[in-house]
Amino acid sequence: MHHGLLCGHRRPKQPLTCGEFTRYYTGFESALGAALAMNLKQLAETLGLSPTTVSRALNGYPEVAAETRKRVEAAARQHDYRPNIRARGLAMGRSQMIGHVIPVSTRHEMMNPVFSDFIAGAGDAYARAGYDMTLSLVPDDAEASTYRTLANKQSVDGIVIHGPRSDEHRIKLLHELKLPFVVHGRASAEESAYSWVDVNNRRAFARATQLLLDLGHRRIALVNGLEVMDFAIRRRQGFETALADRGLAPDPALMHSDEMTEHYGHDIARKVLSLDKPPTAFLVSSLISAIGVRRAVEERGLKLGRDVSIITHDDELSYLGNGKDVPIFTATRSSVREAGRIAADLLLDLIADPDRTPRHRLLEAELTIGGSTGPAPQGH
Amino acid sequence: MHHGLLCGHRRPKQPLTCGEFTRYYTGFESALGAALAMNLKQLAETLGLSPTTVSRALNGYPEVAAETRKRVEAAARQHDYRPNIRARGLAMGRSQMIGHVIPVSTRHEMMNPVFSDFIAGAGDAYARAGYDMTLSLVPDDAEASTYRTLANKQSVDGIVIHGPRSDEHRIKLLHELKLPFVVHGRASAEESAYSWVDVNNRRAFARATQLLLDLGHRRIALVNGLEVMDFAIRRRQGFETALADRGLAPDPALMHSDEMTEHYGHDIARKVLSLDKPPTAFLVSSLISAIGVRRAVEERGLKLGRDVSIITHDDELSYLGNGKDVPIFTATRSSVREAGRIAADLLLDLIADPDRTPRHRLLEAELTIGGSTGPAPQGH
DNA sequence: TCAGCTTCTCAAAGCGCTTTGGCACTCCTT
DNA sequence: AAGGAGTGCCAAAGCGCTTTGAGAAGCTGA
Repeated sequence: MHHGLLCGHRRPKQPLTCGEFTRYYTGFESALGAALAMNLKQLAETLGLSPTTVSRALNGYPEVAAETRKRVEAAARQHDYRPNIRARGLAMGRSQMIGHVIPVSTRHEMMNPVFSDFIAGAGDAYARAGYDMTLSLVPDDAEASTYRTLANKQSVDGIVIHGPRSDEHRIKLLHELKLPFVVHGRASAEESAYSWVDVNNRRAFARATQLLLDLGHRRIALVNGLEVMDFAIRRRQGFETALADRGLAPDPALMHSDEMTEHYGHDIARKVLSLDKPPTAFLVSSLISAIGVRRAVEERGLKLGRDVSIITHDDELSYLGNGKDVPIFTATRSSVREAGRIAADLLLDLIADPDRTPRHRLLEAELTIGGSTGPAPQGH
Repeated sequence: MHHGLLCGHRRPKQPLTCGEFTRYYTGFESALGAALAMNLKQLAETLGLSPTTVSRALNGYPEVAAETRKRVEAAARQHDYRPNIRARGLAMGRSQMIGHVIPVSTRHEMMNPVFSDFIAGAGDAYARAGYDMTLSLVPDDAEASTYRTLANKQSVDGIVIHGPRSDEHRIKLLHELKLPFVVHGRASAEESAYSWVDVNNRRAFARATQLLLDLGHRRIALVNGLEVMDFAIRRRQGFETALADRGLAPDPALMHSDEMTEHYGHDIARKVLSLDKPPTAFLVSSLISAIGVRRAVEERGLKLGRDVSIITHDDELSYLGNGKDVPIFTATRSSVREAGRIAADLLLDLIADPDRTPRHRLLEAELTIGGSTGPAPQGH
């Protein structure tokens, strides 16, 4: 006769994971006294059991009597026992950690504001799976050595790469290092298969451009991100194709590329608005830069949505909501937090089965109409 | 006769750290082939030495012949050897990791945008000291169990606490857990000694208020952060004291408190501007909310710095620069990145010597004049 | 020449966990 | 009654490193 816990297997050397068996360690309430960290051996002694049995009991292995398991769990709860993570990792050959590698712009010591929301999404998924998260901030000109180190120290079971450029050599390197990874974004120049999560930047910007064209705009300024970044290149391609589809050529004087600060948006908008033939619309790569563009527009006494239209990409950052009922800006919208969640799930799957073929998710951005767009002003 | 490397000690059982001896592992260039992780034993075999000797050679212990050390270092470099971080940590009883505990607002799934720049500052210091960084995102209503877990798993050598509330019980808990920690901010209600880094929020907001009063403003709206947070309470106190010093009483209708989104700033500003007696000035707790306030001001056709003045706190986030030459907003300014750096240094010191008395740094905010302030309009 | 230092190297223990391989015991089955 | 199949527990090995304690080899001075 089986225990219910056995899930019908006959002495499998696997921990129980079927059905509703929740891993012991997930979220138990702490004890009263804050006794300092107790280890397995001590806990076993307390119980008059061997460390082996205690370990098995807590990890859900079947070869433990139901009653013993209960006793062990109670004692563990009482002492708030947690296995030492390094010892556990060493014994099991994995770290239960995911590394995020965040490039930091050396030019401006700039942190991409997007990453914090991405992390928030991913962190959720990790926590649920019992993983922790480490961050490596690396200068964006950093040598491959960062990745080698990460791999050779064996400090993480997998990594997420942020901010891929179009000529991304990190991907090849990570393949060589046999470290599971997922890219947030893509690398156009990379031909091998790898897992990624990305927004359909090209289509999003093509659709936004089409909308502006439909509204009668002919001179559209592109306020793009740094065009060494893959996403920025794709956005430009979307912009250019949409123009080309209507037989229009982009005006280089209206196309700009830099790190997406508020300041940058303001600067560029000022500059192009004082051209002989100023644009009637802006296509902007980030809400933050769009705010800068708006500032410049209003400084000139122009009215948003009437004199000048703006469409921006909106990553749905938690602290930067684009209006409540009616969006401030007409925007191509895609939640970066959701992207984080997806990336995490992809990576966890990949770690569970490193030989599975790479997967990817291409997220379509919504194009939502807000107050920043309107028909092109007449008389141009 | 000594080797130069010996630094004059006689067989100390300490690694060499005197003078210019740079730890071996810091930043060496990687080898050509991406051979997969090699371990100490293998490296030792390659060299015909024992693991002991190789370990000592790489860690700068003196009892290794100079030539042997060179051979070992060369081989390590060639194979890009890195000690397995978990094994090392287990053997040495520490993890070389710092944990950052970031509260995530359960109400709005809100990530504080400040933390990414803080992390960037701290990460720098950690990297230099050979530490890694882990993030725990915890719901802001989370039980103490998060901290217990962190301590009992022994996954970090120290932690940084973000977003303290005024009634902060995490501090007492961490004391009990004997885990070195530094708080970014303070907890007014906490009486024990602990290490912290904070901006002088009270004085900053008092000074800002005084400036507005000097400019003739009498009705000043306070657009504050959530007043369960310690920093927000202090800012309000600064505001209120400055008013009281001039014999003025704050108008509750003008004082608001919430999470500091753009949207919130806009909402509140709209609301108070349509009061019977609207304010002529705003004191705002974050640049992001100030942008929302500005939007509302301009929507009403009012001019910033003439009809309405704004002073905001500015954390100097990298992507949100407050203008270039002339700041957009008059602001109380303090770099959160710098705060991160300082917090990291304090924590590292504390870890090196856990018995040292707690230290703290109170950073004064600059009050910089920008374009958003001017004399109160006449005729009120 | 031999004790007494240094100088260099190593074997072995130990960090706290998981996991292998067994052992003793009970319960069927024939 | 004997053999086989579970069942419940444990001793011991091993993860990859650091560190202790000790030993071999080479040198010095009496």
